[in-house]
Amino acid sequence: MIARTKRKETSQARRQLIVETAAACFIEKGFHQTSIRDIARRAGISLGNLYNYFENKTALIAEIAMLEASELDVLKNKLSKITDPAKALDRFVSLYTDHCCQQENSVLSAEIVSESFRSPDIGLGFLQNRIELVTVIADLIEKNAEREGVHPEIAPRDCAEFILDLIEGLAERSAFKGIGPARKATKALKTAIQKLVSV
Amino acid sequence: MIARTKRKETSQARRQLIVETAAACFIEKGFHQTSIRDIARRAGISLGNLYNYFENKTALIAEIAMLEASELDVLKNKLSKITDPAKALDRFVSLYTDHCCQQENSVLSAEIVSESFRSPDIGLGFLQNRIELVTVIADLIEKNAEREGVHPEIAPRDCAEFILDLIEGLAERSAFKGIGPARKATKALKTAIQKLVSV
DNA sequence: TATGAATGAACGTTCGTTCGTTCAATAAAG
DNA sequence: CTTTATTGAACGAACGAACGTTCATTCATA
Repeated sequence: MIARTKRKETSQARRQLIVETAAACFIEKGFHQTSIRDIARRAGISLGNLYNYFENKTALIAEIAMLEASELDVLKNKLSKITDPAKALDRFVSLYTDHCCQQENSVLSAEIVSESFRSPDIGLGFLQNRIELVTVIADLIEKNAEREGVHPEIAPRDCAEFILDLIEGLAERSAFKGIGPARKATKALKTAIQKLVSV
Repeated sequence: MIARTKRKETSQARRQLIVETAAACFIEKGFHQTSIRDIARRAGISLGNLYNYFENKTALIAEIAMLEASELDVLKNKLSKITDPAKALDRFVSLYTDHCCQQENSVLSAEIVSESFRSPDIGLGFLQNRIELVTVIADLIEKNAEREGVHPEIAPRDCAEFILDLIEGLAERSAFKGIGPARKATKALKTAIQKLVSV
């Protein structure tokens, strides 16, 4: 039995190696400029063996696209431990900004977005992910408004979308220049978000 | 002489046909899933003839990527005819929102962005275009602040980037769903932008 | 010994690109 | 105005390389 698990373990490790290698390749060259051979070679395994782990290239792309989802789950868990909605929102902005500003994440996001327009599976996963994120942020905004006894001028869900837009936009620009965002820009981002959530 | 221009004219018309056909193909299938044969077939010309007009596929992609630039020039010209900066800014928001919310523009933009990360020529063109647009908007914001005698809380250039982010984000979402943006969302967008430019 | 991981040659396509050729439009010569 | 020479647009077969995928086979381990 222990032997049986040993096999499963090494097999699962190999699978993860493939996923990580594929992600690296996709970030460097894009989905459709990366060949299965590229991934196999870089992972140090044979061409045929890769097909023991993934049915085809599309499945591999879908798997990578879903990686973002699990990363955002971690973020959502962190937020759920903060009781003050204003603090939680502020923390989210910091964490999500850091996340998005990593160049690899920005590049991969751009790849996924453009792929989403044509591949329904990937598009739906991406959308679902988005909706969950918006819901979490909108909840924070609403709770904060209730606590302060005010009626928000912008609908919470719209406001949440806007906040994500601002963060992702800033991140994309900084990824483009190849360096992290300027201190000034990050400060401006926080100011802008503050303006959006205030009445 | 008139004969000479006749040849040039038909030649130029053919060239434009190729560009437009290529754009349609790229929007439908993406840059790298579109083959030269796809374009030639759809344009109704032979494979070899296409190479009389474009050196290679990359040149064709670059040409398409630059199309956006000329479209935005039109927009900039319209703005330059409005003297009141607040009115001009409002008009810009409407026009640019309409432009971005056309699904083909959103899809093509996504394609260009992801391509920009890897192809320097396209990336620089895209960036240059962005900078010009930001400069125009930042000018409007600054003029408006001066006229009202206030000091803007967010630096005009940052604010301009944020406005573009909001518009493009909304457009991407609406393109994703395949329908135009909800009235409510467009209204929320205007409110949000108003908040950003106010002191 | 039995099982599943691992291999890489091979298959059929499709890709971007080249090239020799045809043919109609233009310019030059009579 | 005819006739002839020149141009360059248009074609599609052909090229070599690369693609995703399959499969018979080998190897290691439980």
